[in-house]
Amino acid sequence: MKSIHLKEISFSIIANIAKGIGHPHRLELLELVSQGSKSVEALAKEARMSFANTSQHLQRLKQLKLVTTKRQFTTVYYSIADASIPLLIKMLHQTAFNLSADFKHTLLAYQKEAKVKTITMDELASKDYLMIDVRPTEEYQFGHRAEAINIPHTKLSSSMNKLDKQKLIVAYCRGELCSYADKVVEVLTKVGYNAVRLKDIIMTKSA
Amino acid sequence: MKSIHLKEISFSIIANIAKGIGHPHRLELLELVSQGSKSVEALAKEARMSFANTSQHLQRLKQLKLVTTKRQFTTVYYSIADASIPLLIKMLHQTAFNLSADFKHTLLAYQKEAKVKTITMDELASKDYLMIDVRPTEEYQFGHRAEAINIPHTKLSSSMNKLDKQKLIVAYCRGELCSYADKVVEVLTKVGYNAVRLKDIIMTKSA
DNA sequence: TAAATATTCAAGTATTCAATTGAATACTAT
DNA sequence: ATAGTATTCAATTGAATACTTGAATATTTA
Repeated sequence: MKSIHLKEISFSIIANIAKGIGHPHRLELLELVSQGSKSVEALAKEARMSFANTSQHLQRLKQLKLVTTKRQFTTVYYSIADASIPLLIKMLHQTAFNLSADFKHTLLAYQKEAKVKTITMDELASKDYLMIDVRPTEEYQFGHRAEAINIPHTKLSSSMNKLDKQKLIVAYCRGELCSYADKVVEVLTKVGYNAVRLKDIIMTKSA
Repeated sequence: MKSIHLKEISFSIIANIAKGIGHPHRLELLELVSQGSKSVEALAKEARMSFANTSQHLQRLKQLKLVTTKRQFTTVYYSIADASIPLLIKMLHQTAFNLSADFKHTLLAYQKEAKVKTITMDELASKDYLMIDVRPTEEYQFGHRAEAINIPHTKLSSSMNKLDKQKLIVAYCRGELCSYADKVVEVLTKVGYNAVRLKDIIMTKSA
């Protein structure tokens, strides 16, 4: 095989993967399934896309082998196909942030407007804190930071009494575009907790 | 600003970056300018694309701020716009390799057929070797591994007498799809050198 | 001002992509 | 066999993309 042939085949395949994530809907769907197996219905609802459209995009992701499926009776569960995909997407976020003044500005403006303090893992190093994962419990079970407890944002009201007001509460969710943590921090701050949002999220599979 | 709005804007911007690299020609052009500033003519020639097409794709990359330009008289030099881009592309290669049996098989089959031994940095740890960068000198000057000397593949014949036959010669070029290192290793092996190709390439800017 | 060199732009054509609508399929329970 | 639930497929329409051809532009030199 000539090397020019290898190059052409390879670039074609690699570019096709990039093209596959080159649509906002598919990117969002991939980020959602990175957090755990989900049904088409759940994905459509979470991403606020029409059912047929969601299914179409999922077929495209499946064709590219970015996702895998598992049917349980009538329900098909979609999962991330490879551990490198979330890393790829994270890198994509980083590059977009570096390149796009619009994106950077929009993100920073939103954070300022939301009046939610953020903190990095480095900044946390010398502090005493409680870390809470505000995603749905299935996503927590799929993988979470070892030190985090799960308080789904939908159950904040009934769970917040468990929290120590003397401690710094650090909330995280799916990624920088997920607003659950913002909402939780806002509510907790209002009732007197010292709450912040974790800035950089590095998800690990639970042991 | 509503969080749903932020999400939509953000995914749109991020996905657009992915779409920008979602074409084999643009991906190749980006990999080439990652190795140093290049003119349109040089890029068209290296990538074997028509001039007009090359320019069109470069305009697209420029529009997405993936590349920057600098005009010197009549010649426009294209450069990589951000250090995260080569890392993103490398991650993309990795994901494609993991997902695509075709890609993996094609790459491994080519390497087997080329009869070129490869070696990793880890495997080199305990060995005595000479590392050679076989890219054009401008690319070497732009950035290279600190321990490498530059022997452009086009100047192998006149330079190989400088090499010690007692030492292991480790060649590298632009990335896994660049065949210059394969050719150099083939030639050196034929005339009695102990030559291999470096498997994983991690480029650093020269200090 | 004109020529040379390098590059970009514009338009046409063909192809691919995305969303919607509606039909078809897969599976279980009755 | 039929109904219910969930999902996928197919076709259409309109938008977006890619390549080619040829014109236009940018810059320097003479």
